[in-house]
Amino acid sequence: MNVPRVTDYVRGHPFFEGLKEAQLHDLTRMAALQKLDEEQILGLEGDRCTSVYFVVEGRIRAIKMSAGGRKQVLGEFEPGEAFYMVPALDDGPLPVTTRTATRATLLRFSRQDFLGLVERHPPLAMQVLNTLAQRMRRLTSLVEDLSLRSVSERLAKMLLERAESARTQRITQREMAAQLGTVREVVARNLSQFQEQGWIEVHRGSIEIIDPQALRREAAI
Amino acid sequence: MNVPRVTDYVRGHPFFEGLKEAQLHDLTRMAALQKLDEEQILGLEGDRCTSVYFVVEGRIRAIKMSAGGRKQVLGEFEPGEAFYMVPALDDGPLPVTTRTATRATLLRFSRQDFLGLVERHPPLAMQVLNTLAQRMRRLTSLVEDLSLRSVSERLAKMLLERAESARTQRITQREMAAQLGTVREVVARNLSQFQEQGWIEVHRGSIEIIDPQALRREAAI
DNA sequence: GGAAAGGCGTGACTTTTGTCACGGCGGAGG
DNA sequence: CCTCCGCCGTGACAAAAGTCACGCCTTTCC
Repeated sequence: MNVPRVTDYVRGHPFFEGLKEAQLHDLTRMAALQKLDEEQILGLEGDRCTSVYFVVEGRIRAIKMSAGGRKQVLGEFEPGEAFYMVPALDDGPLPVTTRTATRATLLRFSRQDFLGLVERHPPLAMQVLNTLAQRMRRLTSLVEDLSLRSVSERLAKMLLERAESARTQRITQREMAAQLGTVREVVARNLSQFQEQGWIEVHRGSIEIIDPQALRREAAI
Repeated sequence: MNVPRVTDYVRGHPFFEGLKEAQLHDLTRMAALQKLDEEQILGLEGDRCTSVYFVVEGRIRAIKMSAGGRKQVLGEFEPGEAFYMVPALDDGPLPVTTRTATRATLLRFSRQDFLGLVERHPPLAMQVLNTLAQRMRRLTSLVEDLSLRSVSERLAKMLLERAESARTQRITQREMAAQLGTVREVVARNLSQFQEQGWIEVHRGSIEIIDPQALRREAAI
């Protein structure tokens, strides 16, 4: 039969590297495979933490919402990444709301199982440390951007980064705004301005970079 | 003789809890005690990471600086906390500049020694995990504030938090601005406004909270 | 194919934040 | 005691960001 098995997903992912066969086997029994449609909510900020997730397929977005309905994207998790490790570790409330950005397949561990794994398997603990370190860098840089850079600088930076990482997926301006910490209209206007300057070419749902050098200058990279 | 010894500082700090005597002894030989005056720079953003520090006494501030000379405080480290663990873990550049906010005593570990300790002593790895988790929460909340709250909301929140934690130490408005992600003048004006409303009483270098309830409303807590 | 929903561009504001420039005040150090 | 220097308050702007309100396109879905 070709029912997908947990081991198929786990094996070969650096996150679980260093675990011995028997341990992989343990892990396999703990994890539950979960398939989700787009725009499904996995956890709401403030809720009690019961699970840690590992992304097998698809993309998950972590967001904060303000009273006024504004959203700030804090991060995106791609295949191979885990999330909700922080609340699992300190047993605090979920720090962010998470929802699927695309259809997704996840592995779910109970908080207890996750903690047990991490405590019992030092190599996994080191993996978690590295993951958190990387995420701290992302957050630190987000703080820097929000506090010390203007929207147009952030936007230019974002366009360059998206181009580099060859993200070809379309993105709405509302979504860009949520990542940049501003609102749709401001994004639209800044894009228009970049286009007037001849730095980019805005098409339906995609943006072509004409003058990366100018963008780099604008982003002050 | 009463030369201060590293063990005196290390023993009893939760960070090193769970280490056995022999391991504490190892650790003692690795660490170098370092005393610093106020406003001394420990590391500059972007530099190579060579050391991890553990605060024994005093307070250390982590900041980012913009091209225009603005500063954003990312965090403060108090006795019992360690810093520069992230760059030690991933061997990347220092993510922030650190300087002493007061006279301070620190323990310095070489990056290699620190990594060795963490890898060899799982309980210490767990401590580091918990520390990073806590710091992720701080950063996450900072992002939320910067992105979704106005300066006056952030200021009200800060006043309440300072009052709660009974921080009696004076703080300049310039410093408050650096923590809030704005500039001195804006802080001054907001304070004046709070005072006009009768919510606070501003004295020389200290601020008395008169109507915490109103501040809470302003902070939308 | 027609209606509805959502994405986009833009004008016309308002509000918030930041900048510059003073002048006053008070503590630290000669 | 006097002088400097750094903190503070504030006015007068400038600039950036956000809000509201349209109307026009697509795309989707009956």
